[in-house]
Amino acid sequence: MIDSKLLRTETEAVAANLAKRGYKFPLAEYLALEEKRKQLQVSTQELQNQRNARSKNIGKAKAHGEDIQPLLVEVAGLGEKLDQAKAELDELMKEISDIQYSTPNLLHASVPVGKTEDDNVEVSRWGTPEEFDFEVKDHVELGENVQGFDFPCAAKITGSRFSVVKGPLAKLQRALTQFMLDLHTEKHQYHEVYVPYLVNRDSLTGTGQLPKFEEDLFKIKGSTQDGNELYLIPTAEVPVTNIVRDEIISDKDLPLKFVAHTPCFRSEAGSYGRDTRGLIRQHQFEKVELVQLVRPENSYQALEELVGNAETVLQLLNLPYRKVNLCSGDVSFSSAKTYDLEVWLPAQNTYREISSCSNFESFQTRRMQARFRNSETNKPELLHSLNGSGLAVGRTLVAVIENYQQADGSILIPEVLKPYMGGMDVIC
RNA sequence: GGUGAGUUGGCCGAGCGGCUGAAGGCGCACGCCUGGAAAGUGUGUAACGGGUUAAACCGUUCGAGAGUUCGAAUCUCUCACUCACCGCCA
Repeated sequence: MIDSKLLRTETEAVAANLAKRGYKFPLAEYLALEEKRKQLQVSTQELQNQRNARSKNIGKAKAHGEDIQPLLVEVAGLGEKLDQAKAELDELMKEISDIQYSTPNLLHASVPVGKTEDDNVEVSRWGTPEEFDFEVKDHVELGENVQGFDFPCAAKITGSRFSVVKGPLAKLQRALTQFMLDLHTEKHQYHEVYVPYLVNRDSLTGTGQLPKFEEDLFKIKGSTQDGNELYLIPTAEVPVTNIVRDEIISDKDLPLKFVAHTPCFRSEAGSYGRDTRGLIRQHQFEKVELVQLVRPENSYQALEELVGNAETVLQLLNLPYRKVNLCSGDVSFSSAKTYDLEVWLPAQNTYREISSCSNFESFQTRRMQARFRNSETNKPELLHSLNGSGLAVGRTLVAVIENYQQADGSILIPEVLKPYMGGMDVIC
């Protein structure tokens, strides 16, 4: 959520910034609603003031043993007027907050202007894609060859876009997860957390998935007694970032750095027919997620660090990748700036997203009221939140299988994973 | 699943229809004291919104929502959560 003061005072600049995303902010409507709100709020508060003052007088009179009947007459009808004004104000406030909650974040100045992913700017490349002297196979073929994938079985159990992973490939996926967690906790000073995979609406609103992107989520109907539904997490970002919702953190404890391994569940509404083959786009996949909560002045430095942490995983696995700065049209709703890491997939002869690292500045923390106490001023201030995949485990498995394939269809185990594979060095 | 007790500021905790935005303590900030520290001592210290050059001032907030009342932290109802015991269970 954008600071409402900024929306009111810098309306033109805000609208211009949002326009870079291709987002048209309802400027005139918003200002009109705000103007109305101001008037109505003042008059409502005036009524409340009257009521409070008179009620206080009644209390005093009663304490002195005076007759309060005349005072009661005076106050009659006030309540009704007040209720009406309040109801009107509530409705107006709801309209305004609907606009606020549906407005995307402001973009950082370093975000390149563009419309689609084709306009993303490549920042760097690491590694050299291997020149194979045989016809490369894709991960589906390679995995099925070693009896590691069974997509028909997953379709039987559940449906399309699910997978059954077996034997050494299941172990390889677990090894990747373990390796990533160990790296981030031991070398990058992240604090490991285990979190719920079902979350409530408030948490999803806090990180920005709701109210706008409900169709991307799996909802569990009738899951609570109060009639509210729970949702399967689309990413660990939701439960992990919401750790600090409605909290005031001591600035001595900053930055907070969390790492969590969770499954992620996405309905993939709107991507019918895309990446239907294999593990690339699934309704359920594993991810190791990095989350940081930092002082505002440190957040862009933290973003560089966080991307670097994700890059380290790829480098240690010796997987070629490139880093791109997403353009204004491709940066997600809540983010002010996003780097994507794209790993080389030989079978697709291209780079594919394997990590997305974003600085949300105060967009999420304002929705969540996640703050720290500034010990210089002793006042609470909004934190900045960041997250990034470190990495998407399913896609990393794909990348390892394809990049480490051999002419006979066997798959070599990357050096750093061998300790996690019980000394195995090839899957065949 | 059952029964009982709770949910108050950064934290602990009192209050149980009006003078309580909330006693007291801890923590924190700034003084005093000290060679320096500890201890002691004085003062201050919730958030959000409106308002102001800045203040004053006004409004909202005592788990959430609804209700009773001129007036609710305090009474009633619903829900959530926490703790204890019983049952069940990995």
